[in-house]
Amino acid sequence: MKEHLFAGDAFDPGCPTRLVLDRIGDKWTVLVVLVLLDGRRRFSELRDTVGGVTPKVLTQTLRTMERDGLLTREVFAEVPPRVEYELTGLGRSLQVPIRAVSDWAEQHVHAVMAARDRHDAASGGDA
Amino acid sequence: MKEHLFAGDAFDPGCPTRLVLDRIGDKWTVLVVLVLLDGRRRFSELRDTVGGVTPKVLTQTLRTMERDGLLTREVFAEVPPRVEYELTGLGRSLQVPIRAVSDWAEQHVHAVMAARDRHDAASGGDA
DNA sequence: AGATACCAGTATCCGATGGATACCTTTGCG
DNA sequence: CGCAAAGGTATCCATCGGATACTGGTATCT
Repeated sequence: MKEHLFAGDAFDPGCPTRLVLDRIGDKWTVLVVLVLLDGRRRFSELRDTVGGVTPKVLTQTLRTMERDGLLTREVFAEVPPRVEYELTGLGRSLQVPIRAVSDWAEQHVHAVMAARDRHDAASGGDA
Repeated sequence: MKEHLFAGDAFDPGCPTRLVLDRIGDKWTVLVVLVLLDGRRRFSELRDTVGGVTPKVLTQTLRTMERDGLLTREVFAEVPPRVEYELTGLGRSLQVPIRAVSDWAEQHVHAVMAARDRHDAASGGDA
């Protein structure tokens, strides 16, 4: 009776939960949310804040997030153009899981890196 | 002084937190953890439980997780071969963030799907 | 004896995807 | 005139994920 079993059917591909997991597991999506939690931002601000993202990928990410109802895109008919992105309530609610993940990452980065170094030393260390 | 700012430097590529984020944001990693939280499993059990994973990718995932200290791999020199995987303490600690993410996904799947449908109806609905 | 199955992967091939770079648009300004 | 600004596209390439087939050693089935 799976009292509090989570992700019960997440193992089934095609399960909506899987789709959503894939989305919010996306690297850039997470980072974009982190930026936008601080308030609305324009495209170039996002691009500059999130290190290493290319415009194409950022556009794709933003479009998908908009499609999924995580943020809104507002275009100002000016020159030069201005476009602002802002999280919706749904997008803001991502704060909780993302924060959990970020916290874990920061707390355990050292352990992971240490394990990685140990492994490297044991296998490819002499190459 | 970023009092409680999370992911402060996660925007910097090359930041270890980013590396870890990428890892645990990985679809298969998450699902493998979910299975192994229930106890040690052998390769074929994982492959069968996690829907849609191919052996190659599963192997890659497991190898990386082992390298990162998330699980242990135990080989039994038998015929036919037997290999068992088990989460380490570090791996088990992933339960917390993963659970947060899974919970979000299950709670908001409907909202996301609805937004997606709305979007599809508005743009590609007539194609 | 020979074929077969078992398990945990590899090997190989292919298409999708991510990423780097260059380019486009409009219009105000020097 | 022509360059700069902003928000993307267009193009190309590398990498990766995924599908399928195959391996190896033994024990058992026929």
